[in-house]
Amino acid sequence: MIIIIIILEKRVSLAEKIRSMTRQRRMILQELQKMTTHPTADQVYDMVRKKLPRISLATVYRNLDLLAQDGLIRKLGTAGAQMRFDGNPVDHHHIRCTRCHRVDDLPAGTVMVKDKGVGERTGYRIAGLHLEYNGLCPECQTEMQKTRV
Amino acid sequence: MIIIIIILEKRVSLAEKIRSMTRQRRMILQELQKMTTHPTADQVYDMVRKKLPRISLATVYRNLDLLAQDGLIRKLGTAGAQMRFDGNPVDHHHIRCTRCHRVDDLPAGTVMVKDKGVGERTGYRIAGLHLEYNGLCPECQTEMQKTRV
DNA sequence: AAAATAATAATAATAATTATCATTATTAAT
DNA sequence: ATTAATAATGATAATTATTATTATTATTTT
Ligand SMILES: [Mn+2]
Ligand SMILES: [Mn+2]
Ligand SMILES: [Zn+2]
Ligand SMILES: [Zn+2]
Repeated sequence: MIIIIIILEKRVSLAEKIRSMTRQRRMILQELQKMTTHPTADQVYDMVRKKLPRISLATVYRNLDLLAQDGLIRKLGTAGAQMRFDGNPVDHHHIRCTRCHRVDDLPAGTVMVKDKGVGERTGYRIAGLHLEYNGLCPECQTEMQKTRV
Repeated sequence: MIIIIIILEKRVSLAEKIRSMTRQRRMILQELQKMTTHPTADQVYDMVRKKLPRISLATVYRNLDLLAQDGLIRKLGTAGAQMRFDGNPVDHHHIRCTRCHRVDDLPAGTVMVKDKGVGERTGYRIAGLHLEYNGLCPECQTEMQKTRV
């Protein structure tokens, strides 16, 4: 039996391509991990700038993206997609294609959400909720196969 | 017992302020209701333009917003808010303030999602799901009371 | 140490959305 | 019905978040 131990001190790779862990990238990750809030890119920029005053906003955006790709952080909100509108105001959920950004309705009865005391435990006055699945739509699945081989 | 039937042919008001149902507004609503897809603003624009060639894109945006305010249609996605980042990649859900756009974590165990065959029934290859509550955060609740009275 | 590769800072470009404002349409008042 | 008051529109400018570009700097490989 062969055991391989990989110590990630200088480099990070959850995908096949290895990418170097730069001072900037590490700092962005660290600062973000400290915060319990969910900052915007420019808020991250402001935090990181206190330690690395010469960092560029573009570097922050670039690295937030790469860190999310590597699964070290998460992006909240519908990335890179423009707003979409629904002619049906009745409550129902959706599924969104991560590749072509298409949005479909989830057939009624496919999901059940049970919550207990969300308002009480968060202090929010709840107005609604939205559940969104994401993945590859049928069309994009076949498209992907063509290019992959 | 008194039954009041309101026929909305010329005006719409689900809020206190009445707003006139213009040709443009009606057409945007009609076209959107026809579509089973979830079009972007410019896709709505293209559809409506076939019937009202002189309509402006700004009018489409304006009315999509007003129709959503009146609850006749829905906006999908985090309206008017910029992307937010989460230092915690472990699966968990969120609650977002509709007023100040702040995002908080939902305490673990407050919700349970049960689904059956989402992938099979939609044809999507599911990658994940995200549940987001929305409402007024504690701070904004008190802020609102100040201005209201 | 030198060459090759990758990431950065600074800045320009893009694209979606929102604001402005003169004109037109709709509603209320007379 | 006319007129005055109000609201909505079309055209376009402005804004804002994000992405692309590129010369420079840092890191990795040889
Ligand atoms: Mn829908
Ligand atoms: Mn979170
Ligand atoms: Zn797709
Ligand atoms: Zn708030």
